[in-house]
Amino acid sequence: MSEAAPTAPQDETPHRYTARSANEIELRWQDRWAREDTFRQPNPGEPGFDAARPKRYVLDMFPYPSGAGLHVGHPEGYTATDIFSRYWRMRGCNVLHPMGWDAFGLPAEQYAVQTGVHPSVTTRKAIDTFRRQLSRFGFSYDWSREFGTIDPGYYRWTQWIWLQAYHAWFDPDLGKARPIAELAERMARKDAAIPTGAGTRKWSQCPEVERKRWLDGKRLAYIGEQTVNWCPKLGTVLANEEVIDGRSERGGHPVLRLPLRQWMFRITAFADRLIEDLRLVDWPASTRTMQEEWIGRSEGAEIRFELLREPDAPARPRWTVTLARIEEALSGGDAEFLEMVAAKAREQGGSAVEVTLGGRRVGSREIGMLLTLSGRVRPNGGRVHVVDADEDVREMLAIAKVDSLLLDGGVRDELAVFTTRPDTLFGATYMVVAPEHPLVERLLANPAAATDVTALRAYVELARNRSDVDRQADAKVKTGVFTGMYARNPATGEAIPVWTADYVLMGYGTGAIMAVPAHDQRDFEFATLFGLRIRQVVEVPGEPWTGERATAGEGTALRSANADLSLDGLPTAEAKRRMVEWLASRGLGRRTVNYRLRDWLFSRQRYWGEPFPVVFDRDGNHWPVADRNLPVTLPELADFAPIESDVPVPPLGKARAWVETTAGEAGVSAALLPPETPVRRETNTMPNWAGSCWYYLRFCDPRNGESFIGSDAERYWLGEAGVDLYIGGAEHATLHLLYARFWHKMLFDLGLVSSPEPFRKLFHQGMILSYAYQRDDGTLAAADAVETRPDGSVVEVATGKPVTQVVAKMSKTLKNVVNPDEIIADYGADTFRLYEMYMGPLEAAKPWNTRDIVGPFRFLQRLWRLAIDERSGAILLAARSDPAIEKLLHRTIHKVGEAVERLSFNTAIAAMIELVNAATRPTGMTDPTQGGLNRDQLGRLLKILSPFAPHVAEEIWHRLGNVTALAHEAWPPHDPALLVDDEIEIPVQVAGKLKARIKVPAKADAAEIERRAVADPAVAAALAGKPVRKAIVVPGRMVNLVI
RNA sequence: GCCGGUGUGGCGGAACUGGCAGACGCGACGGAUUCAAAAUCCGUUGUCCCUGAUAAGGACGUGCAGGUUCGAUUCCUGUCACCGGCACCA
Repeated sequence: MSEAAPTAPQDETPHRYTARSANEIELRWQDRWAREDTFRQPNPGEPGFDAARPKRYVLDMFPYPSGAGLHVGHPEGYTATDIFSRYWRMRGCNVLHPMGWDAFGLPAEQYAVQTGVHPSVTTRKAIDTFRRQLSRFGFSYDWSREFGTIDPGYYRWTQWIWLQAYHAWFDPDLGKARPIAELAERMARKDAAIPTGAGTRKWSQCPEVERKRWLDGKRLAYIGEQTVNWCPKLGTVLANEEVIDGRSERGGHPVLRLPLRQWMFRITAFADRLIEDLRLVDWPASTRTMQEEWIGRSEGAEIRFELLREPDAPARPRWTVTLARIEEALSGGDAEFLEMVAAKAREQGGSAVEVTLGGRRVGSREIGMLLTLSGRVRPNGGRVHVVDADEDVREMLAIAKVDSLLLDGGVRDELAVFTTRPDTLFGATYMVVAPEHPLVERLLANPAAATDVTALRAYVELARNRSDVDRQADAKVKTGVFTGMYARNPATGEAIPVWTADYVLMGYGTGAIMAVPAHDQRDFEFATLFGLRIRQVVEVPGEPWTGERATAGEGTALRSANADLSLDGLPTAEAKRRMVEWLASRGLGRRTVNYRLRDWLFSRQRYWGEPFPVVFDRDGNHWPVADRNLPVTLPELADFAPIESDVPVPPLGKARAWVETTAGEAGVSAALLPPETPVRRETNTMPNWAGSCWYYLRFCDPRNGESFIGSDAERYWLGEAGVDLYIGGAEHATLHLLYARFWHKMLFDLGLVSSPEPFRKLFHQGMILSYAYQRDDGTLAAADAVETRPDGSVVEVATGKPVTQVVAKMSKTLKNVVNPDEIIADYGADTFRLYEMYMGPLEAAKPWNTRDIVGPFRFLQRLWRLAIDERSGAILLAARSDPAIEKLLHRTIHKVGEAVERLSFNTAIAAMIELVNAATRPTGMTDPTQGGLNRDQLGRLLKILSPFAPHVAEEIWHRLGNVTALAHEAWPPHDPALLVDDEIEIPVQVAGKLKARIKVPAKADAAEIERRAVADPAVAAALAGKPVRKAIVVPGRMVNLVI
C-alpha cells in the first residue's frame, strides 16, 4: 500500500480501509491466487493429489450467461458455496468447486435473432462478461475445469450420452436400463415372435428391418407420436415441464396441442425409482414434494368396457379370461385355475373356443394350443373370450407359436379407462373420451347410428384449436357432445352413453373415463348440464347425499350388487379390492398404477442446441452416428431464425448441404449402412436441459478426451452419494433437477456412474427481491418515480399521491435492479459477499437494501483498525492475551464453524462482529501502541473470517508477516473447556414471571440453585412471605418458583 | 380448490432439543470530530404506564382466538394474511 500522497497532506488516515483500498487489495489477491493456482484441485492420480484427505464436491447450478450480465441473485448462492468450499478446504478436505456455462438455449438464440448477431458470438461475449464479473468476487473456483455446454469437446459427450440412451431399453423384469443388444440377443435366443406389417413373425424369420423397427420402439431414446405442446410464438415444441398454466415457461406465450412424431425419453419407466430414491437424498421437503406430485403416482384400476354401436345390442355372454392370466397360471403352475378354465369352457357348452382379438374373430386352434401348452389342460369345448390385445398378449401368442394370427392392433371393441375408484363402478352412468381419443377419429370415419357427425366434428375442431390457456379459462363451464356410441357397464350390464368432452385429457391414463357423477364433482357438473343419470353408490360419512353435489370421499358402498357380486355395506378400501378381483377374474380389469409424468419430449425446432447424432434413410429408419465420429457439430448458419409456421419446422433444415448427406459422411458405421447410402440428418436439436443434465459429472474430469468421465475421478468425486452440496434456485424443481436425476439413473443402470443419485444434499437460495412502490389501486410505481417527503411518507412524484413500500421482484420496468459491479466499486467484493450472506437465512427470499450495506463495510473497517493503524499503517497488536477475549474467540471459532456447516451464514457473521466489537477498545483508536488482540488471536480471527471476506483477511494475514496463503491454513481449534463459564447468570421466575437474575456456579445442583434463588432480595420481595409450593429448577438454565 | 412455506421492534433479522424475546446490522435520536458537510467514532433506542427528572418499578408484547404446560416465538386446535407450487390428473 502506498504512503500518503504529498498532494493530500490533509488526509490524516491514509491507511484506512476504504472502497478504493478494498478494490486495490482484492484485485491484487485475485491476481496472485490466479498466478499461483491457489485453488487448483488435482484429481486422483495427478501430481499433488493427496488421497488421504476426505473429499467435498461443492457445486453451484451453473449460470445461463445472458447478455444482461450478472444479477445480484447470482453471487448469493455462489458466495454460499464459496464459504462452504473454503471452510472445508481449511478443514483438510480435497474440495472440488468448479464453474462453467450453460450456454445453449432459447434466450441466447432469441437475443441473437433480435440483434442479428450469431448466437455463438453473443454467447461467447456473454460468457466473457460473466467470467469477468464472477472473478471479481474472489470465488475459489478451480478455473482450470471451466467449460461451456456449447464447447464441441463437451457436447460431443452430451451426444454420446444420448446415444447410450438410444442404445438402451428398460428391462421391466430387472426394473432397470440395459443395453438394447441384450434385448435383441434375448429375442434371438427365444426366437420370439414379433408383430410385423405382415403379421406375427418369428424373430429368425423377420427381415432385419422389421427387427430394427421393433427394437427402435423399445429404446430409451425413441421416436414417439404424442400430443405435444406446440408454441407457435417460440416456433418450437416444449416439454410438459416447460409449460406453466398453458403458457411457455420462457416468454409466457400460449401453447397449443398437436400430435407429432418427436424424439422422446422414456422417463416414465423410471417413475417409481424417481419417487423411491428421494429417500436417499437430503433435499428441501418442498422440492421433494414437488417432484413426487409432478410424477403423480396414483393407484387404481384399469377397467375395460365393451363398446356397443347401439344401446340394445345383445350382451356379450360368456365368461372371459385374459391370456395374460392363463400365462400366469401356466408359469406359476396354478393347475386349479387352469382346470377351472377348462371346466368353464366345457360348461359353456359350445363346440369350439372362440377367440376375439382386436375386434376380429380368430380360430379356436390357437387358443387351444395355448391352453394345452403345459400339457395339463385339454379344453374340449366352450367359448373363451379373450379381450386383451396388448403387447404382452402378442408376445404370448408368439411364444405359443400362434403366428398365423392377424394382429393389427387397430380396431377394438373395448374402451379402457383408468380409475382410482373401481368401487364406484355400479354408479358409472356414462363414459367420456378426450376429443383426441382414437375412438372419436374412428367414429368420424365410420359413424354409429346415433352419431351426429357434424356436431362431433365441430366439437373436436373447437377443442383442437383452443389453447390450454383458453381451456383452463373456460374450465368452469363443461362442454361436450354425445358420440353416438354406447358402452356396457360390466357391473350393471347396462348400456351407457359415450360422450366426448375436453375435461378429459388425452395425456392422462387412457384418455377415457367412466363417469360416476354421484361421486366426482366434475362428472356431477357434466351430468347435471346434459341431463345424464346420477346414481349414488357410496354413503360418505360427514357428507350426506343431497343430490346437489358429488360426495367424493370414501365411505360405505350401497346399491352395488349384481348376480354374482355384492359390495353393499363394504368400506371403500375393501370394495375397491373386491371389485378389482371380480373384474380381473373375468378379464375385464386389473389393478394398475398410473402416473401423471409423461415421457420427456426431447426435440426442439431451434438452431442453438446440440444436434442429434442420428440420420434417416429414405425409408424413414433412423441410424446412429458411430461414437468415434462424434461430435456432430452444429453447422454454421447465417439465417438461424426460427421458421414461423403453423407446424414445427426445424431451422437446421436450411443447412441443405449439411442435412442431405451420405451415411459415410455423417459417420454412421459401415456395419449398419453402406457409406454411400443417401441419408438426411436429424434437423431438430436438443433442449437446453441436455447440457445441464450431466455437467456435474464432466467437472470431475473436464479434459478427458477418451471418455465422458474417467472412472477414478468419477468414483472419487461422486462416490456413493454424489455431489456433497448443490446450491441453486428452486425454480428447477421439476425441470433440471428431475431431468438430471433421470439421466443419472440411466447412466447408473448402464454401469457408467457409481451412485444412484447425483446430488446428495440440495439447497435453494432464496430470491433476492427489491423494494417497489404500490399505488392505492394496487399497481406498482418505479423506484425512480417516487420521493420520500421530509415527514417520512413516500409519494409518487408525478401525481403527489402517497404510495406504500412493498417488496417485489427486481425488474427493469420497476427500475429497482441492482448492478453488482457498482456495489463492488462502492464497497469492494468482501463487503458485497458479507452483505449478501448477512441479509438473512440463505433459503429465505429477502429484499435488497443498499442502505444496509454500510453495516458489513463498517465491520471490515473496524476489523482493519483493530489490526492496522490508520495513520501510519503500522500493525497494532496487544502485548498480552486478554482471558475474556480469548474465551470469546474460542466461542466464536466454535460458533462460526458450526454455523457454516449448517449454512447459517448470517449468524456466523453476527458472531464475528460481536468478537470484533468486544476486541475494539471503547475509546477508539487513539493509542497506536495497543490493539485489542495479540498476533496469535488476530491470526485465528482472520482464519475464520477468510471464507467470508477472503481478500481483506489474506491482506492482514500477510501484513502480520505470514507468507503462506490463508486459503490453505488449517481451521483453528477451539478448547471445549472454554465454551462454558465457571459462574453463570440464570433467571429466576416467580409464578412464571421474571423477577431476578442470580449468579451461580455452573456446576451448582438444583438444591443449591433453589437456595440461592430464594435468598435473592428481589425474589424474596416477590414471594412476599408466601410459601413456595413447587420449585422447578433446570440447572444451568432457569428457576421457576410456583406459589 | 388442493399441497407446501412464512407471519417477531420503524426495517433486515436472532433465539440450535419448550426455559432471560428482540443477538447482530440498518435507521432514528443524542454526542465527539469538522469552519461546515460527508465519512468515521462513542452512547441511547420494543410499546405503554408511574415519577418533576434520574435511579428504580409496573403492565403489555412474537398475525389473531383458544388449548396443553410450572413455563410457549417454539407443541396442539381453529382462524386470518402473504408467498411459492399444482390445478378438470379421473
